[in-house]
Amino acid sequence: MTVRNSVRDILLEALNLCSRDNLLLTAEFPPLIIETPANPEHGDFATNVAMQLAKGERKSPRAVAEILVNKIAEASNAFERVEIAGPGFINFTLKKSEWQTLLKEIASSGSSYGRLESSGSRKVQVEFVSANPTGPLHVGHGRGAAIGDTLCRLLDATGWDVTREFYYNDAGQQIYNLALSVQARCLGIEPDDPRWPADGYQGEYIKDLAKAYLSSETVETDGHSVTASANSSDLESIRIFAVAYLRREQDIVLKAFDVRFDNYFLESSLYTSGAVQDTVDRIIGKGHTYEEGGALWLRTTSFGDDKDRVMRKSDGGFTYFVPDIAYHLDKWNRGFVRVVNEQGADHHSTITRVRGGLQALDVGIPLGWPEYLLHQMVTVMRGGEEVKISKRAGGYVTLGELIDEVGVDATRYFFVMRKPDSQLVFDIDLAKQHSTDNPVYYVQYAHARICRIFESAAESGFSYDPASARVELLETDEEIRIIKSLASLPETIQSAAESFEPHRITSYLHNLAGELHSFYNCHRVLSDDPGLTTSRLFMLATVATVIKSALGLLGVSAPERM
RNA sequence: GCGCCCGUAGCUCAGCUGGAUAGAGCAACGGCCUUCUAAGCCGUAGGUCGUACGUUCGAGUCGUACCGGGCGCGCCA
Repeated sequence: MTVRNSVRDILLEALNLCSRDNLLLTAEFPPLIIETPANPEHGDFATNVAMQLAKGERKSPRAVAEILVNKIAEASNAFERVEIAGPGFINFTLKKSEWQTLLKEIASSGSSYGRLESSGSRKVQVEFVSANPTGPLHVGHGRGAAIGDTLCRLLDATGWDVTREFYYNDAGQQIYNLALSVQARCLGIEPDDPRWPADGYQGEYIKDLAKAYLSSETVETDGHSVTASANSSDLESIRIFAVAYLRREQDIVLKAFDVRFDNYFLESSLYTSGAVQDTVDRIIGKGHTYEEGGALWLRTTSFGDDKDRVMRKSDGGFTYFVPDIAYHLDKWNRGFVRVVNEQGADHHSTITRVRGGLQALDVGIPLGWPEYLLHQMVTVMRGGEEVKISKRAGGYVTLGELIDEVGVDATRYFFVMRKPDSQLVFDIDLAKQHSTDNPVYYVQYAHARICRIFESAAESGFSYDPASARVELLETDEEIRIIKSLASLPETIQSAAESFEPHRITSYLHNLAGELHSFYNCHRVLSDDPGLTTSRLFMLATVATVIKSALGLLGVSAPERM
């Protein structure tokens, strides 16, 4: 129960009291909006309900507000003031004691504060990263990994049972190209050689791969090991080794990035199990296809697409979105009533196709299933200029390189700092800076600062007993402001999870850290007054806990010293 | 040409799903350390919210049309 919800409940009760006493014409109330005014003079909370009711009541908004305010006083004594302002807003100012009491409640929840108790087993699957095993992960995958992982943590914190899944496109043309490229490198063929395969992968990593293959290296990934045969004419053997090699490399980077998956799903398994063929047959059976030009077409225009799409090419092969549909049918059959796919926005056109294919199957899948969270492109800047070239991959900066240079904490924080819908400019210089300019350090520093105060207290022989804290001593503006921020954590987590906007957590943290720093600069914590010292330490301990758990939602550490 | 995303301070971005005087951080300028970490704080300056209509008590937020930028529009994945 958040403070905002409590206010909403009181307001609703006041409205009901009005109805009971026949003070209002209507008993149908609009959804009650309790907002936080931008201007502190307008109180802690405000509602516009009087303005919404005014027309129906044939009264002025202020007159409606007048009636309501009287009943609010009857419904609750939690408020210092309830005022009518502006065009008809009702502004609520809570008593300080309400905030102070709230701090105690927050503190008693400890590290679980802000989390919603899981109400049963609401299963959700989140698919993210899903990079092709044809090269190292790039910064775009990094953003996807950070956003996807944070979303998983947010959903987990809001009561969902989350399954994290990675889909490997390990079948099809691009893997064939990969094998050809490695084979070419094995034979000493360079990209400018006329014998170099068309659409071959040119990055340096292919050379490393070829070298590993020729020296019969063994790689382990996903629980099994593959040893290279070193035979350059065995393309199938090259393919198997190359995929295993690159998967392992991706695994290592993701592990370093602290991103884990519960399940790895291989596209190739959809072919070996017959799921792809089965899916096609079922769609044909439902009559949503036709043959033209030697190809089999899916009538996606029936499901909102702007043109129909080929499912089976005239050469007999399936196009890429057919296994996608089979894959999603598999997710549905596994009982995931809710599925979220986190992807780069450059793949947004697949949404209509996948959903259309699922509708064509006619197995009762809802129209908006699965949900999508798309992120826009990442641009990496260094020294004011865009960085494009990487040693390993050639054409793009890899996630591994970025982590090595700026560290996991800063990388993760920066990737989720912006709304996924916005393109992201990743400023390497800023991310590496150990100063106030760097938002990650700004937040982490607030945590470290609190830890240091506790250390100082211990060093000076002060024995801190949280049970004897007296919250009523916390009455300065800076303290009350901090408590209010602490109070808004649960709804921040809730809204970030519901709207798929992890950046709300970084905004929250930056704001809370700022309030902590302001407080620190205006008030001493360790003073001659043991009662006040204890009470302030009590508040700081709570702030540290909240910072740590909110950073934890982002997969960012909360250091005790910096 | 069509579809999706974006356009807010010089720069990077918020703006709580329609509220009151549009915010923060960089960059610029001026202050604050013999006392818990100055990796910090306080202050000044900076705006036609891309443009124009519309919806209503009320628009940065919703709608339409333009302008500008990105991405996608294959029997590639």
